[in-house]
Amino acid sequence: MTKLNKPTTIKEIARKLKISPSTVSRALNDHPSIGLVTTMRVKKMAEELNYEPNQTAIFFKQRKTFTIGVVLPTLSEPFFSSAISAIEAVAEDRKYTVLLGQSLDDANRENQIITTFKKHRVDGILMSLGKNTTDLSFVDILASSQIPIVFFDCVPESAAVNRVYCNLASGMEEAIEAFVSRGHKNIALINGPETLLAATERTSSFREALRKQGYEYNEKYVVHTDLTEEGNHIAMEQLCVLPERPSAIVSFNDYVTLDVIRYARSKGIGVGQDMHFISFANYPLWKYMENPPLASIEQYPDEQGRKAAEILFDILDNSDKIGLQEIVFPSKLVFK
Amino acid sequence: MTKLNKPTTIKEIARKLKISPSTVSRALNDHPSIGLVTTMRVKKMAEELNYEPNQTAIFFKQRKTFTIGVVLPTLSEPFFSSAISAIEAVAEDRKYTVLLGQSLDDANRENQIITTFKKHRVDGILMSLGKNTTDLSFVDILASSQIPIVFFDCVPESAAVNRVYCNLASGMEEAIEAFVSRGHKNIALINGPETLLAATERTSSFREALRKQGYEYNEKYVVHTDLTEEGNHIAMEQLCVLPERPSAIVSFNDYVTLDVIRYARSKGIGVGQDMHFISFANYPLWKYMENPPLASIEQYPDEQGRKAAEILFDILDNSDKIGLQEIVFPSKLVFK
DNA sequence: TTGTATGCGTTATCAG
DNA sequence: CTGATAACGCATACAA
Repeated sequence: MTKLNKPTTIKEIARKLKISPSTVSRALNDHPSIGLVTTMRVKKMAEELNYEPNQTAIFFKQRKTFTIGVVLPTLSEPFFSSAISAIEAVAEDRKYTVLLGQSLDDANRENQIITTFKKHRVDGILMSLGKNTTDLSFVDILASSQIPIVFFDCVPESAAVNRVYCNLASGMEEAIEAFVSRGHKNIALINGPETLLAATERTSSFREALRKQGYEYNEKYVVHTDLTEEGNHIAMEQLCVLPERPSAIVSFNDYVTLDVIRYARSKGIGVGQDMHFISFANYPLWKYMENPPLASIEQYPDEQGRKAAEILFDILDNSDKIGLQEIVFPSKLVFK
Repeated sequence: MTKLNKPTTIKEIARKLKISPSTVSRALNDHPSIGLVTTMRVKKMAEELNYEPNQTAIFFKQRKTFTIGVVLPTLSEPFFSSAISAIEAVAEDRKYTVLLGQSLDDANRENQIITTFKKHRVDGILMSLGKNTTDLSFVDILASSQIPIVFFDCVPESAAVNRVYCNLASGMEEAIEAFVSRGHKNIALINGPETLLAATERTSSFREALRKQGYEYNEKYVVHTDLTEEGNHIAMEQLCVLPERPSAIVSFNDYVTLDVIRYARSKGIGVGQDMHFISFANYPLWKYMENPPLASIEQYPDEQGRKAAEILFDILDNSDKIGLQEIVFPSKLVFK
């Protein structure tokens, strides 16, 4: 049978010990001005009475909740579940707790989540934007409430915010180089929705990487998908009907490539023979596939998550001294 | 330029309106005793001053945080990321917020997380146990603090707690039936660590399912893995060296099967020809594999998560009237 | 070294 | 219908 304790308070400890609550409070917090004996007595009594500080009272008083909010599109992508694991690890070290919100790429949900986080008085926010977010007004709102926010991975274009992200160009360059050195002439790009910063970046870095290799950029070899399964198939079809079918394809990410490879297989196209693939994400399960892509571009979810969290905590520790932070990781080709 | 507002309080509204704080509070909460005009005036002023209630004060006063904690082994398994998405959805409906903790199958971390949650005064906890948890003393501690907990998926053996889980037997039966009807004689089980409830359950339901089919149970066809990649390979080897090599294998879950299929391929064993597989989890990516297992056993992460959350909220709404809850979902074979 | 008094923002009780 | 007052649990400036 378990007792139903109504939680012990500082006052009770004080009463039992016939000292004042403030002394108890100080003793429990190892305040230097309190005598060793008193401190010991208090701690012993606290232990006996099974005292646990009421954090809600402390949060209230200290105007600090030791909680950070993390907003990301979805946990079903391994990229984000890795990132949040890293974030959680850092938070744990710092004795912070993590509030979770999935936006599911819905801008309204993002706003809703942020509003809730704000109501809960989170000390700070880490966020990776959804694919459809255009309105960033919540940034100003958070600023006026003095809640710092650090973006990671999918970050706003504006440099007026703290950002941690991957430089896609380095990975793209390596990808194109890998294809070129293997003799591919017709290299295509299956890109994401043109509204996405991440997509325009891919296009420009694709273009630039081709140029560096002395290749000509042909816009027929760049198609777009809305990132749905159907969209991915349509994009692939567009490439397959070209007079000179590409033999090498860089795609927006590994999820697109999964669909595209499946499609290729269904059409009798030899994956890794007739057609070769590279994409972004470095999805961990390629090693189980019989015909994986040639390579995948690592974007370091853990490092991004960890760094973003560290920046946030630095700001929280030291809000005055820290200016706007921007960390860019290189992306990196990993052969499969 | 954003203003740095120090948050507006009820008192300020009261002062500006020359009425008392309690009236403001009541007006904001649509208390029936407040006149319509006053209510309007208050709300208008609140709007103007950009008033936002200080939730930490409310939490403190109400002794309720509208926060639930979710403890699970890892988000990197799609099973759990699905589950938490469902949980989050329910929580959002009820205006609750979700605190996240990953145990990484470490019992110490579990205790740590629960302690933190308790300090944060979560209103309730949802939990799926790690693979190594034996000590459930935190259950009593939570009970004495009157923090309800609902377990899902990986639940304690004790029926003295709220539990939502899958009945493995139904899926196992369907699996064995599928193998038998396809003419397999030697059916093996690659099970998890024997310390796991989920493993002993699989063994007994495996045994029972064979019996129902009029097959004899042969313990040589049951091997164990510690669920690491190496352990999975070793288990598979044990089966491969048997004089009558099994042609059909049920394994602990799809992750084991991934490793095992990969191993089989490396040994030149024809997956789906020489050897056929079924496992638990219904991992969403089988459709991309060239040689997927014959089938996978769905364990309904969303339904489990949703149901567990609903039970928790029912308890929170109505703690007296609700007795111990136990919901068992059937597991179900899904062909690939 | 310890105690006293005060306030954090809100709501509930009671009185008017 | 509205106002005054107290209380939640804790920390801290100030007093002793």
